[in-house]
Amino acid sequence: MTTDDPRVEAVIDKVRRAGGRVTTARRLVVAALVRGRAHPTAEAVAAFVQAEHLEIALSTVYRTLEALEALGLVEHTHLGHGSAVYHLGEPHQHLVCEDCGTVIDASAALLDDVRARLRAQYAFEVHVGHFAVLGRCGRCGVTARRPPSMRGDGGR
Amino acid sequence: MTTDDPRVEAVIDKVRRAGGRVTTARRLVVAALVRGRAHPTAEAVAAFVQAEHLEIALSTVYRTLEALEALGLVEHTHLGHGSAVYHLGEPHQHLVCEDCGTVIDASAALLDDVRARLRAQYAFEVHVGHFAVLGRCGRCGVTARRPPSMRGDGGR
DNA sequence: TTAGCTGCAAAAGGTTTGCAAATTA
DNA sequence: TAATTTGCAAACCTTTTGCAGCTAA
Repeated sequence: MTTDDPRVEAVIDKVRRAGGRVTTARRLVVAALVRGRAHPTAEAVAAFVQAEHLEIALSTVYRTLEALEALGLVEHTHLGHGSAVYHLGEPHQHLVCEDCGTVIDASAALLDDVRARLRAQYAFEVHVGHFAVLGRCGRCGVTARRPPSMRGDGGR
Repeated sequence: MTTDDPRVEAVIDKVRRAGGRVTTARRLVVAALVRGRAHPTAEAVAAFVQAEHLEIALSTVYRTLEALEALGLVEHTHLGHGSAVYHLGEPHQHLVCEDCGTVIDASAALLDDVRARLRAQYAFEVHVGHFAVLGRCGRCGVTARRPPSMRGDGGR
């Protein structure tokens, strides 16, 4: 069984070459990352996978993502609270709007300045991409913020 | 009841002025943040609090931290996987070593360059401090890394 | 044939919530 | 007195794990 997707097969080939077994579940997990929606959680990957094979378990998805990550083919990122999200390929920087949840993909080069400073000052090597940069996007920035209060619903 | 700690009382005064009630639990939570160890998790705050008053519940600690955060007196940060950590006062940037877990506190100014670029390019306003910068500290950097493999324990 | 994968179910954190009783202002 | 806060226990959500059966190589 193969998919007709060369991007999927390219990743699968690396799995095979690393001594991993090629299974339907693994091909579908990769397909979810290649063709599914951007920034999927494990749950979202499972939904994609299960659309084709309902019997594939969420735990298999987690284990497959973990295996792909160990090979350096996949990275996971935390976009704030809630589930981690997974993506293939080059590390890059995620910008997340805390108001509307929009995710912007920015280049890893964005942090070159910070990276150089941390290396010089603390001998610290930044691992780009494993953390998101949170903030407020342009669209939400125009909206006024309610001042905090301790009454009622706790100010939220 | 007061503590003898003016830093605690300063925070507590703000709670009172915001219309919040001042309780023993709240004072102890603030004291944990002022006098306890750096980067405490909710669990660690509870341990500090319960050293004085064993009956104070973990859920009260969470709710107090949430209330303090709503007032802008406390921030929480994710240093990677696992529990969030809490701190009083000025937002700053945390650097976390993924190998040994060491946390370095860096100035928020570290990100000024990134901040300016994101504002110009995406109209994105960075919320400093809510995310950690992960990487590898100088001490761990000298250690060699094992190459990934898909065999056995998954290369970890 | 035999590691390596998988499905299922249960466990394991970390955090939140419902509710009645206690407490603050 | 009235509204907020608290303790307790249970619920929740995401991720991990144990294990027996299945399967790719």
